Amino acid sequence: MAQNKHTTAVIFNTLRDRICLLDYPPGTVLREAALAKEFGISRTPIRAVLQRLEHGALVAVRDGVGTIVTDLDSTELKDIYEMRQKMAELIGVLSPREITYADEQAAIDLLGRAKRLVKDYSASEYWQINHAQHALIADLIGNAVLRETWDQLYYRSARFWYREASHAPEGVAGDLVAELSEVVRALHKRDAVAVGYTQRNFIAYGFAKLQAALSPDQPIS
Amino acid sequence: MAQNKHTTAVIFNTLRDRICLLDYPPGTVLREAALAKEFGISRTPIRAVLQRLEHGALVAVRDGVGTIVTDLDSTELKDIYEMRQKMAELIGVLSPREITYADEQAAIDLLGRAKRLVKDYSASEYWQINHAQHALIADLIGNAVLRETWDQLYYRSARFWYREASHAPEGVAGDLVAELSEVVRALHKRDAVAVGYTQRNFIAYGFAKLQAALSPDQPIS
DNA sequence: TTTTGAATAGGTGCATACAGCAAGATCAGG
DNA sequence: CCTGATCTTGCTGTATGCACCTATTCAAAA
Repeated sequence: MAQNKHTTAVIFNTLRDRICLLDYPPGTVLREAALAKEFGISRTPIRAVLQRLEHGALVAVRDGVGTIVTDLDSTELKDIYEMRQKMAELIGVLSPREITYADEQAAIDLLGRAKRLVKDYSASEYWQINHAQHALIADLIGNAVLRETWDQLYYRSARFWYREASHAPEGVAGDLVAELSEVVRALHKRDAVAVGYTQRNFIAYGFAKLQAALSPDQPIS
Repeated sequence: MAQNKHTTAVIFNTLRDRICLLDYPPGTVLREAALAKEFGISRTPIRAVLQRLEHGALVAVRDGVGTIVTDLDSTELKDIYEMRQKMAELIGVLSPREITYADEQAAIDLLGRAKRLVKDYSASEYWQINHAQHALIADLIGNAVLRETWDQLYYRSARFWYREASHAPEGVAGDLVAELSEVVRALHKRDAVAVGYTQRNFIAYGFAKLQAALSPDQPIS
């Protein structure tokens, strides 16, 4: 019955992905007992995982009710996206690590996958490329504190972007190709500042797309 | 035996203050059973509090050993301080709330307390003024995400600054007067950007002081 | 004397029973 | 029929016993 720390990490990632991929849409009520039964463990480690998710602002635990997947109003979404843009601008400023040939190659691989995605779209593949691009860029960040914040904000906003991408999948694959093309160019020039500003720009473009699809002052779902 | 959510929040603040005020210096081993006995509750809610502290990077829970108060090497300290400076620069940029006469008066009160502190120094009073100034400025931040990050980084770095202030108390009271004077000036002009830049500057001054007192690449304690 | 191994003590991680809380269901009264 | 208080159900919060992990100690062998 012993569950090591790795097991709880797997459960955390599983639940986080389910929330980000809208398997658990905002407002969903999660029950500790049900999750415990599903993963074959007791409520205690499940509660620890839910507390971590709550700290990441993905869920809210309410006594006597359950653990509710959070939603965002337009103000909160704006705050997150504005912050993400500012964090992107810092990527190349706060002592980034040196860009290598391997980084460039990894981005070129992702670009190839994105190009194939234009002809043959798949939501799952889109998401995986997005994730990989995020991990690639996060790894360039030298400042550990910035990297943590960058990571948290990515997961905090991912599902709302994923939702928009699901609703209008025609353009997003092409946009991803454009974004990765710029990332490849910046990496080829070994210019971390350019990588950061590219990220800032496409985060801003994405936010504009989200706002256009959103009636003002209305909850998202 | 029922302990409401307020009680755990009190315990969290208590332990956080003990860590920040170096009642628990870095390396201290906290035991769940001992804390549970002290606060008259069981280990379960204590564990939840420690998990929150761990997420704030103030402690590290190690299986079979205990909960250890963290230390920082010079790289981590640099990362935190660089990030704090950048966050300060954003205070006036990311839609701050409007500055009121009450804000200015609160800062003037703090300035008066700081001036009295120069003649009659007290570590506890110094800390309380510092805390109040932080709360005052955090309250000006309009972007909720930035405010959370600002808050977390403050508590994450506070004890190392507090340690330096305890070692060399002669200058810090005067520096606090200078800082609050600038804050009052910025608030009087209703200039949130100026408030942010003032914070950036004094964070940078403080970091320089810390670095001067620190031998390079050595742990702090 | 040094080194290595097991035994031991004390800690966290987990499972589970019970207490307290919140929301909906139910029933009495108007 | 409608309204409001009460009851019921099911959830999270807490306490506690046990399993497992870690560091230390001590003894035995080289």
